Amino acid sequence: MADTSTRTVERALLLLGTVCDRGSVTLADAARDAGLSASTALRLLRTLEGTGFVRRDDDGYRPGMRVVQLGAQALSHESLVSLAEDALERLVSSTGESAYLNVPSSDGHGIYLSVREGTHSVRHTSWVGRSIPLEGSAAGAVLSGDTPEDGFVVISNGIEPDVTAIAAPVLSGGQVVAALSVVVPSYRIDDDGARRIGRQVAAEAAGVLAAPTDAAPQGTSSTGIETPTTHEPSTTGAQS
Amino acid sequence: MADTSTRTVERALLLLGTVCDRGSVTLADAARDAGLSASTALRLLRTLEGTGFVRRDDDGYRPGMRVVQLGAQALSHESLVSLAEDALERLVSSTGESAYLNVPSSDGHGIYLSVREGTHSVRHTSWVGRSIPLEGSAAGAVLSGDTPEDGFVVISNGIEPDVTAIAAPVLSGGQVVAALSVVVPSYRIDDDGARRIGRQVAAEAAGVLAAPTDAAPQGTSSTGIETPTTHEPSTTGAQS
DNA sequence: ATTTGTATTTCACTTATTGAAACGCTCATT
DNA sequence: AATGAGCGTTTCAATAAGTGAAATACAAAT
Repeated sequence: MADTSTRTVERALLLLGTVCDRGSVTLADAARDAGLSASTALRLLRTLEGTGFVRRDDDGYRPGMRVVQLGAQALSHESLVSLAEDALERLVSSTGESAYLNVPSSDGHGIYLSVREGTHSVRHTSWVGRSIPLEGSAAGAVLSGDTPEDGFVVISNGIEPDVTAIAAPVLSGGQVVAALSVVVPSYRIDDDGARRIGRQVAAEAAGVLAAPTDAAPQGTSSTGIETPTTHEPSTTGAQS
Repeated sequence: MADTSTRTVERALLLLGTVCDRGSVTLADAARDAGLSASTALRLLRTLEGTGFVRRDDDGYRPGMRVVQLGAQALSHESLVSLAEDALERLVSSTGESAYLNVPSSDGHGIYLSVREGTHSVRHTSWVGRSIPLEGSAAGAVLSGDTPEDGFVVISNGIEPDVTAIAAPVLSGGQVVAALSVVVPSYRIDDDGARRIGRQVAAEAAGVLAAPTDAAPQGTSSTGIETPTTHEPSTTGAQS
């Protein structure tokens, strides 16, 4: 695809990634990181600045609002997020533990696409957009197609210490398109518990794309990134 | 800035915006929208696809995970979000209504940067990344510098019907950098109530950048986009 | 004073980008 | 069946868009 791509755009997007990874970066560091001359990087960063993707302050270049906005728009268009919403809520309600929706990313990792935190005061924490390696994680194993016959993967103290991760595949047309996972502090779970939760996760994962759901969000969700069924803000609630 | 910018990059970013706005767009529509030839748009969209910013399916081009990821990273680097966190929570706790943090965007609008929903079953709804006009909205008036002496703006049935919006400025060095706002269904509030909430919002807004806060997130927040103080996922909670 | 590093501007050069044209395919209409 | 419209894709001649080396100004450290 190298000959059907646009070098200049690739360079600019690479710089955008650097700015977002770092949070704040000087022109010189950004140029060095991207292997560009300072004047080239300056012009590309200026373009990103002029379009709102980055902004400039005394310390250097920072992400701009346009990335936040487009990222949020992109997420709200992800139909998987809305479909998995109820499943995630139910998993949290029944287990008390943090539940996640993971999808494959374009660079061979997994990505956290939706996050529901558990109800215990000591719980696992992660965030939307976070990348996770496919090796050594339960969600990663599922996304790689390595789900055993019982339908879920359990990994204790894998790439994340002190937690037990349980994941099951969301299938579409026989293909793994996402993983539902629950992550528990290991001190709070034994083998039996992991199997019990595993069966729940597998059941929920099987239901995500199976049934047409009446999942009209009735304000029960409190994620910062909403996936409203209509894009109009409104007063919502029961009509009682 | 036209002569220090990069046309090719601008075009690609414009196409990215179109894909994210629409959620799904054909090559022909994207090209038409951007005023480009089909072959130019194809190559630029291929570049965006190859870098993960968009993806392609049968219906056309969709936002890719890279935008979601960078958007989430960008948001997590926004220090205003973490600083305003407690203020937003307190506003929701004390009023029961939805509370928001708005900032100016690069294109002359306001943007919802952080969202906390109210506790009533009938409440206002909005989302991170949403754009709001500066004219006719309480947050917009505040961001435009039009805050009266009493320190807050109240707009009933402005650009959004059926709601009363109350906003106050977050100031830094005498400059308005953000707005805190509370939005209430109009049937649930009168003038006295609006003034009472207005004073609360103004007090909270004044406190956002004023005091060094011990705002270690103790898992009290349940936004989908977390701003963890460290970027390591962990088990979090009280040490009791 | 000197050195190092940063950000910015300039401009000759070249090659990266462009878009018109051609092609193949699908679908709708006559 | 034939035709037209629209889509997505490929090709390639032309040109101007993008590049980076060099120069400049500034700040900080030695």
